Amino acid sequence: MSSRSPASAARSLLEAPTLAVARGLIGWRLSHASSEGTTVGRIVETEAYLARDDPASHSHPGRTERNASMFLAAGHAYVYLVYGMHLCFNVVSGPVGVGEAVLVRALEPLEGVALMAARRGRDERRALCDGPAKLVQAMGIGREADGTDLRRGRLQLLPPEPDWRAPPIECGPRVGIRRAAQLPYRFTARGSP
DNA sequence: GCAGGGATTTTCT
DNA sequence: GAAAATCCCTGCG
Repeated sequence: MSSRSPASAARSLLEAPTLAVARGLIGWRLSHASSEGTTVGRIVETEAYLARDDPASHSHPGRTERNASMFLAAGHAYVYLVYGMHLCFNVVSGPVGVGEAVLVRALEPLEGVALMAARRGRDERRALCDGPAKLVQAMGIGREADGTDLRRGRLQLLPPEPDWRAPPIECGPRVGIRRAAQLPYRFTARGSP
Protein backbone atom coordinates (compact mmCIF):
# COMPACT_ATOMS: atom_id res chain seq x y z
CA MET A 1 0.00 0.00 0.00
CA SER A 2 2.45 2.62 1.17
CA SER A 3 5.96 3.13 -0.11
CA ARG A 4 6.95 4.77 3.15
CA SER A 5 9.12 2.99 5.67
CA PRO A 6 7.41 1.45 8.67
CA ALA A 7 9.17 3.97 10.90
CA SER A 8 7.87 6.87 8.85
CA ALA A 9 4.38 5.44 8.86
CA ALA A 10 4.61 5.03 12.62
CA ARG A 11 5.67 8.64 13.11
CA SER A 12 2.72 9.83 11.06
CA LEU A 13 0.44 8.15 13.58
CA LEU A 14 0.74 11.22 15.76
CA GLU A 15 -1.07 13.25 13.08
CA ALA A 16 -4.03 10.87 13.09
CA PRO A 17 -7.36 11.45 14.86
CA THR A 18 -6.99 11.15 18.62
CA LEU A 19 -8.84 7.85 19.03
CA ALA A 20 -6.58 6.31 16.40
CA VAL A 21 -3.54 7.72 18.21
CA ALA A 22 -4.72 6.25 21.51
CA ARG A 23 -5.06 2.81 19.93
CA GLY A 24 -1.94 3.14 17.81
CA LEU A 25 0.34 4.21 20.67
CA ILE A 26 0.02 0.74 22.19
CA GLY A 27 3.44 -0.80 21.59
CA TRP A 28 5.33 2.49 21.31
CA ARG A 29 8.16 3.11 23.74
CA LEU A 30 8.70 6.03 26.08
CA SER A 31 12.34 6.81 26.79
CA HIS A 32 13.71 9.24 29.36
CA ALA A 33 17.40 10.12 29.48
CA SER A 34 18.00 11.66 32.90
CA SER A 35 21.08 12.40 34.94
CA GLU A 36 20.34 9.27 36.96
CA GLY A 37 20.25 7.05 33.88
CA THR A 38 17.96 6.05 31.06
CA THR A 39 14.63 4.32 31.49
CA VAL A 40 12.46 2.89 28.73
CA GLY A 41 8.98 1.44 28.89
CA ARG A 42 6.51 0.09 26.36
CA ILE A 43 3.05 1.65 26.33
CA VAL A 44 0.40 -0.96 27.14
CA GLU A 45 -2.59 1.16 28.20
CA THR A 46 -3.93 4.53 27.03
CA GLU A 47 -6.99 6.73 27.24
CA ALA A 48 -8.20 9.35 24.75
CA TYR A 49 -9.49 12.76 25.82
CA LEU A 50 -11.24 14.65 23.06
CA ALA A 51 -12.17 18.27 22.52
CA ARG A 52 -15.80 17.80 21.54
CA ASP A 53 -18.57 15.92 23.35
CA ASP A 54 -16.15 14.87 26.07
CA PRO A 55 -16.92 16.60 29.37
CA ALA A 56 -14.23 14.54 31.12
CA SER A 57 -11.48 16.18 29.09
CA HIS A 58 -9.42 18.87 30.76
CA SER A 59 -9.85 20.95 27.62
CA HIS A 60 -13.65 20.83 27.87
CA PRO A 61 -14.08 24.02 29.92
CA GLY A 62 -11.72 25.85 27.57
CA ARG A 63 -8.10 26.79 27.61
CA THR A 64 -6.54 27.66 30.96
CA GLU A 65 -3.03 28.00 32.27
CA ARG A 66 -3.12 24.42 33.51
CA ASN A 67 -4.24 22.74 30.29
CA ALA A 68 -2.41 25.03 27.86
CA SER A 69 -0.11 22.24 26.64
CA MET A 70 -3.11 20.23 25.43
CA PHE A 71 -3.54 22.85 22.71
CA LEU A 72 -0.01 22.46 21.34
CA ALA A 73 0.84 20.48 18.20
CA ALA A 74 0.50 16.70 18.24
CA GLY A 75 3.53 14.98 19.72
CA HIS A 76 4.07 17.35 22.63
CA ALA A 77 3.79 16.34 26.28
CA TYR A 78 1.02 17.37 28.63
CA VAL A 79 1.98 16.71 32.25
CA TYR A 80 -0.28 17.77 35.09
CA LEU A 81 -0.80 17.26 38.81
CA VAL A 82 -3.78 15.24 40.05
CA TYR A 83 -5.05 14.71 43.56
CA GLY A 84 -2.51 17.20 44.79
CA MET A 85 0.30 14.67 44.80
CA HIS A 86 0.56 12.69 41.59
CA LEU A 87 1.53 13.57 38.03
CA CYS A 88 -0.01 12.16 34.86
CA PHE A 89 1.62 12.05 31.43
CA ASN A 90 -0.23 12.62 28.15
CA VAL A 91 0.71 12.74 24.47
CA VAL A 92 -0.93 15.73 22.79
CA SER A 93 -2.87 14.82 19.65
CA GLY A 94 -5.17 16.43 17.14
CA PRO A 95 -4.68 19.72 15.28
CA VAL A 96 -2.96 22.69 16.91
CA GLY A 97 -5.29 24.70 19.11
CA VAL A 98 -7.96 22.02 19.44
CA GLY A 99 -7.08 20.51 22.81
CA GLU A 100 -6.94 16.71 22.62
CA ALA A 101 -4.53 14.26 24.22
CA VAL A 102 -3.88 10.63 25.05
CA LEU A 103 -3.25 9.72 28.69
CA VAL A 104 -0.65 6.98 29.09
CA ARG A 105 -1.97 4.73 31.87
CA ALA A 106 0.58 1.90 31.97
CA LEU A 107 3.96 0.83 30.68
CA GLU A 108 5.83 -2.44 30.53
CA PRO A 109 9.35 -1.80 31.91
CA LEU A 110 12.03 -2.44 29.26
CA GLU A 111 15.25 -0.70 30.34
CA GLY A 112 16.51 0.80 33.56
CA VAL A 113 14.31 -1.42 35.68
CA ALA A 114 16.58 -1.07 38.70
CA LEU A 115 16.38 2.72 38.46
CA MET A 116 12.61 2.52 38.19
CA ALA A 117 12.48 0.40 41.31
CA ALA A 118 14.72 2.83 43.16
CA ARG A 119 12.55 5.79 42.19
CA ARG A 120 9.40 3.96 43.15
CA GLY A 121 10.80 2.61 46.38
CA ARG A 122 9.67 -0.92 45.67
CA ASP A 123 10.85 -3.95 43.76
CA GLU A 124 7.91 -5.81 42.35
CA ARG A 125 8.26 -5.41 38.60
CA ARG A 126 4.55 -5.60 37.95
CA ALA A 127 3.92 -2.64 40.26
CA LEU A 128 6.52 -0.31 38.74
CA CYS A 129 4.55 1.20 35.86
CA ASP A 130 0.99 -0.17 36.06
CA GLY A 131 -0.70 3.16 36.78
CA PRO A 132 -0.55 6.66 35.29
CA ALA A 133 1.12 8.25 38.31
CA LYS A 134 3.32 5.22 38.93
CA LEU A 135 4.89 5.29 35.49
CA VAL A 136 5.58 9.01 35.79
CA GLN A 137 7.42 8.35 39.04
CA ALA A 138 9.30 5.33 37.67
CA MET A 139 10.38 7.22 34.56
CA GLY A 140 11.44 10.26 36.57
CA ILE A 141 9.15 12.59 34.64
CA GLY A 142 8.70 16.00 36.24
CA ARG A 143 6.53 19.01 35.58
CA GLU A 144 9.37 20.51 33.52
CA ALA A 145 8.48 17.96 30.83
CA ASP A 146 5.11 19.66 30.34
CA GLY A 147 4.89 21.24 26.89
CA THR A 148 8.08 19.66 25.55
CA ASP A 149 8.39 18.07 22.11
CA LEU A 150 8.43 14.29 22.45
CA ARG A 151 10.35 13.90 19.20
CA ARG A 152 13.33 15.92 20.38
CA GLY A 153 13.90 16.24 24.12
CA ARG A 154 15.21 13.99 26.89
CA LEU A 155 11.76 12.50 27.05
CA GLN A 156 11.07 10.79 23.75
CA LEU A 157 8.43 8.70 22.10
CA LEU A 158 9.85 5.88 19.95
CA PRO A 159 7.87 3.77 17.45
CA PRO A 160 7.70 0.01 18.02
CA GLU A 161 10.65 -2.04 16.78
CA PRO A 162 10.07 -3.33 13.22
CA ASP A 163 9.87 -6.90 14.47
CA TRP A 164 7.53 -6.14 17.36
CA ARG A 165 4.21 -7.96 17.13
CA ALA A 166 1.14 -6.02 18.20
CA PRO A 167 -1.03 -7.88 20.73
CA PRO A 168 -4.83 -7.88 20.58
CA ILE A 169 -6.10 -4.53 21.84
CA GLU A 170 -9.16 -4.23 24.02
CA CYS A 171 -11.34 -1.15 24.24
CA GLY A 172 -13.42 -0.16 27.26
CA PRO A 173 -14.52 2.67 29.53
CA ARG A 174 -12.04 5.10 31.03
CA VAL A 175 -10.93 4.91 34.64
CA GLY A 176 -11.09 7.32 37.55
CA ILE A 177 -13.52 9.84 36.09
CA ARG A 178 -17.18 10.60 36.76
CA ARG A 179 -18.26 12.56 33.72
CA ALA A 180 -18.62 10.68 30.44
CA ALA A 181 -17.28 7.62 32.24
CA GLN A 182 -19.09 5.29 29.85
CA LEU A 183 -17.32 6.41 26.69
CA PRO A 184 -15.11 3.54 25.43
CA TYR A 185 -11.95 5.59 25.08
CA ARG A 186 -9.55 3.31 26.96
CA PHE A 187 -7.23 0.96 25.06
CA THR A 188 -5.36 -1.92 26.65
CA ALA A 189 -2.94 -4.49 25.30
CA ARG A 190 -4.46 -7.81 26.28
CA GLY A 191 -2.43 -9.54 28.98
CA SER A 192 -1.46 -6.25 30.65
CA PRO A 193 -2.51 -4.59 33.91
C1' DG B 1 -7.43 -11.46 47.42
C1' DC B 2 -10.60 -7.49 48.06
C1' DA B 3 -12.79 -3.32 50.22
C1' DG B 4 -12.23 0.97 52.44
C1' DG B 5 -10.17 5.22 53.67
C1' DG B 6 -6.33 8.74 54.14
C1' DA B 7 -2.83 11.62 52.02
C1' DT B 8 -2.27 16.35 49.83
C1' DT B 9 -2.65 20.71 46.84
C1' DT B 10 -3.96 22.73 42.59
C1' DT B 11 -7.68 24.44 40.07
C1' DC B 12 -11.93 26.31 39.04
C1' DT B 13 -16.85 27.64 40.72
C1' DG C 1 -15.23 25.30 49.15
C1' DA C 2 -15.37 21.10 46.48
C1' DA C 3 -13.61 18.07 43.28
C1' DA C 4 -9.92 15.91 41.14
C1' DA C 5 -7.65 11.35 34.50
C1' DT C 6 -4.32 8.27 42.05
C1' DC C 7 -1.69 5.35 45.11
C1' DC C 8 -0.77 2.81 49.22
C1' DC C 9 -1.65 0.81 53.55
C1' DT C 10 -4.69 -1.46 56.61
C1' DG C 11 -8.01 -4.82 58.08
C1' DC C 12 -10.50 -8.80 57.19
C1' DG C 13 -11.67 -13.32 55.04
